[in-house]
Amino acid sequence: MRLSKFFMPILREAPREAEIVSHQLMLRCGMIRQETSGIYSWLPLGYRVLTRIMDIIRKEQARAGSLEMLMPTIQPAELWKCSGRYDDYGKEMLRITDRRENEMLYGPTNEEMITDIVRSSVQSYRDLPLNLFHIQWKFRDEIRPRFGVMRGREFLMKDGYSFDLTAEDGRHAYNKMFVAYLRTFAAMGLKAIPMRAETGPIGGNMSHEFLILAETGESQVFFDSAFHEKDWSTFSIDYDDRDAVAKVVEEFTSMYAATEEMHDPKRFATEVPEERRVTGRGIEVGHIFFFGTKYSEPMGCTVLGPDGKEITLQSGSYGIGVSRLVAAIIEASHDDAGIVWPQPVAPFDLGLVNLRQGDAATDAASEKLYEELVKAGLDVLYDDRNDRAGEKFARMDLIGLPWQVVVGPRGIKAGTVEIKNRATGERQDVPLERVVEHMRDACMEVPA
RNA sequence: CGGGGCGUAGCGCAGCCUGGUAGCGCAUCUGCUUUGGGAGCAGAGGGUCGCAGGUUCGAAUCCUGCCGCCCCGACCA
Repeated sequence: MRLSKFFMPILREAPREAEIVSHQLMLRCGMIRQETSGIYSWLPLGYRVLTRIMDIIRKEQARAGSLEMLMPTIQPAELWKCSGRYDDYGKEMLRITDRRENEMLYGPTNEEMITDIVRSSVQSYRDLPLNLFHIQWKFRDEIRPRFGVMRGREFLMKDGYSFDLTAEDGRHAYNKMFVAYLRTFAAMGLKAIPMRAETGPIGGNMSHEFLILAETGESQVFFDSAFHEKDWSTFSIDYDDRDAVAKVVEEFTSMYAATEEMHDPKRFATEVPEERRVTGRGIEVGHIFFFGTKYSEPMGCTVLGPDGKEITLQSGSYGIGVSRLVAAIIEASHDDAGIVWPQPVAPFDLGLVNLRQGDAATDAASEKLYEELVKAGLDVLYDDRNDRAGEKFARMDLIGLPWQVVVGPRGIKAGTVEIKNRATGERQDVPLERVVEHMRDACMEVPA
């Protein structure tokens, strides 16, 4: 993508309403634009990040055996009256009436709808287990939206639902998602620590939240520093191997980790040696529940078993805050100059900077490199604007692409370009003819 | 919903107290000079001063009502 043809309205100063750094940076980079309190438009740069996060989620969900589908944003109130949550949800639920005076709502989540779909389409034990997910916009009319997309009213969420015959099968489905979440967040370059959680209005008795650490996190967290030493980016898993999956869950839940609501200071003190006790703040980016028959029971979601008897299905639900993740990642990864994207979620793999647009030598070298880098399969943002060097550097640093390939008159004379690593600040002169190879190696996807 | 703050050009702000039809920086456009970390000079465009009433010869400024946004608290992915 040529910057001259891209839409990325950069602001030198952050609008006053932005309080936390992720919100400020997202506005300054032209990633989002607020439409009204808690509701945002996603401009091209921001939407690219959203898309990359979705891609990573999709990949790992597929691997764990979950099937993607899409349910609507608008739901009939009828379904929610069935489960009893129409009243429970209160004012958080945005209620709408259509022209025929039918009561509708903008979905805050989809347990009722998915249960309705499964109960009417699945009749036999032979069709189970079943795990379905979708990525869809949700709406919760928060009392006080804040911090940009971190806590918006409209938000993009991946929500998945499992249906099994027995509690034991359900437990396995839960465990699979637990592991899938570890792998998903790791694939984004994040360490999301699983913490035992309260079940909230969704109910049930088995639940974990996944939190990434950041100073601006909304919840206070207490955990064993042993989590820091764990390497969870590379382990492989056979999702059909129940014991292996359960073992990973066991491994990651045996260490102490709790949010404020679930924190037990006595246990913390007895189970964790003092030097390993960490207190910090975290942002919740995922939440999984196993709730058994909470919805299938009242909604009559049953199948016939091999013996001809009715079985009420065991369910769980699994959420990831997709739009929130964009902000959470920035909170966890930025410096004074701007965002520092982890490679897997970066809106582009690299920025190609022509320091002297209009100069025959740098123009020719830049154009050629751009063509070759794109041909090599890299996602390139090519700064072909006629701005000054300083402005170009500042802008690249601000939007935080992992690599900057700088083509300047000085280097071109020597037949080199400068490659800068955004995260470390390290610069290296690389001969022109080696740039493509160099960048391909640098950006190559880490095999999961 | 309780407490606080703010609404003036795309962004950041001044002007309001003490009424006289709007200004600064950045951004944008034109020209020239510049060109490896947010350039210089010269010129230009852009504002229903959140909305509606009222007071007044005259309102961004004073009065009343409404709307919106932000921050703190209870609630949450």
